[in-house]
Amino acid sequence: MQIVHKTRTQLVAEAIREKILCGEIKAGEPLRQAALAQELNVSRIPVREALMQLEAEGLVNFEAHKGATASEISATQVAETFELRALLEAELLKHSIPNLTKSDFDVAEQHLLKLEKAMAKGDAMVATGELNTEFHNALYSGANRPQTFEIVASLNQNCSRYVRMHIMLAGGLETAPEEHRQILDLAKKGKIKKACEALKQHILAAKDDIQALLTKLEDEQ
Amino acid sequence: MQIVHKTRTQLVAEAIREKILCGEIKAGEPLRQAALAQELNVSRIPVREALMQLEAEGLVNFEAHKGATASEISATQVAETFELRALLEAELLKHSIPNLTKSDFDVAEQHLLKLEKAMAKGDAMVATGELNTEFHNALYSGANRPQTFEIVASLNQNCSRYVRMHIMLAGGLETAPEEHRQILDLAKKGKIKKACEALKQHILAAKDDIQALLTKLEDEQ
DNA sequence: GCTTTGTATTTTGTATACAGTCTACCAGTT
DNA sequence: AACTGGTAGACTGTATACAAAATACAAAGC
Repeated sequence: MQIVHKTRTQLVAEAIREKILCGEIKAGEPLRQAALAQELNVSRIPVREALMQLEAEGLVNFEAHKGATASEISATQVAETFELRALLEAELLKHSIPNLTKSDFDVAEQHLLKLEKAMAKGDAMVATGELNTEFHNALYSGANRPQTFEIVASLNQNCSRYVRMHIMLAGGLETAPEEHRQILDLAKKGKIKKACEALKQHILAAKDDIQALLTKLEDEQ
Repeated sequence: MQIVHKTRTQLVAEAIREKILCGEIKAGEPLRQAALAQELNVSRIPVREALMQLEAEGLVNFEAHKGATASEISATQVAETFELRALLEAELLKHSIPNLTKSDFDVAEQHLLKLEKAMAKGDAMVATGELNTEFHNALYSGANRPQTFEIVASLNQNCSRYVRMHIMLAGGLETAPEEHRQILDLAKKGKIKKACEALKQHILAAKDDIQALLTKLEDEQ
């Protein structure tokens, strides 16, 4: 284990990111540099730099001379994000499967077991968050496509607050665990096309679920 | 025409971006904050912020305490970038065509005529650069997918220096003009699938060309 | 009363100054 | 000669201070 030196900018970025993703900062809310700086006990410079990073990640909108706001995502934008994920993750899986070894599959299997255990314990938050991402990433580890991978990671992060919200309000996705198992099995058998198709459906099903919820919330206002 | 106030950070970002894209700063070369600040007659703060933006765009690598370098792109990475473009641009076109009106097609036609004229004049640099992007974007104007659009724009920018290099060394892509015409015609006729397929081939053909050149250059060293 | 103009206040943008980290080089040791 | 430890210089990271822009609000004109 290597110790890593983190700059204040990075620490601040993590802090603000978490605030946005867990809903402590609501969408549209302005982010005052001075206030954040004081709260986190740093100067405004690292706060500014962190905000710019978060803008690149899509979590924040930054307008010159007007400041930053937590970016709002509409139901239609969520749809686009998930459709992009479906497209890109299927592409990753397609290129990954031929390069996956037995031990790679074992790793994926481990992640899936952890995920199923968490789900059985009713711990949907963790299961749909980190564990879910880890399982997916394990499947893509053979793709050797760093750019695609990074875009997918960014998309995931971007919509993760909506996924979390969905879990809170609707208890999470019921069918996800079986779908995961199915995708892994197809991948193991080398059925690339079917595995990719199942993955796409898996992601698009989540989209429909979350979009329905968001549309309902928007209508209520 | 509205006058737009640009911050120094934005101006610096544009300046450095151009330096990288036109080859004045070579890949791998370190970008010293103090030197850039002095050259552009600003302090180091806007330089830092510009470099971070460029990192988000993928043009620069930024390592804590070590500084920024113009990012190197290998032949395999160029391949990935173009394949991503093929995938995402086809997706944009697919969603755009049903929404394109007569006047949208007219705009695309205008761009294409300009492009062909520039090409006939032997002005491949402009034709393969801005004009090419404008034509492509016109085709995607009905897609209504801002995120996808932005990713594509970023990918384009990222590899544009290699496209420019290719033009310098090999005179540009010979078949591109006819391919453009063909894509536009298919789109006008509403033949979505065929148009998307042609677009993919168009982009992948450029990939093969540039990749061949890059591999040759890498071998020579 | 409504619009316009001027001013105070808040907030962001940038310069300067200082602190922390990395790198390269050199002396001393084995 | 190879290795360790230490030191100086270069460069980046961050705090502070000041400048510029945006905003809110009050006063003047119609």
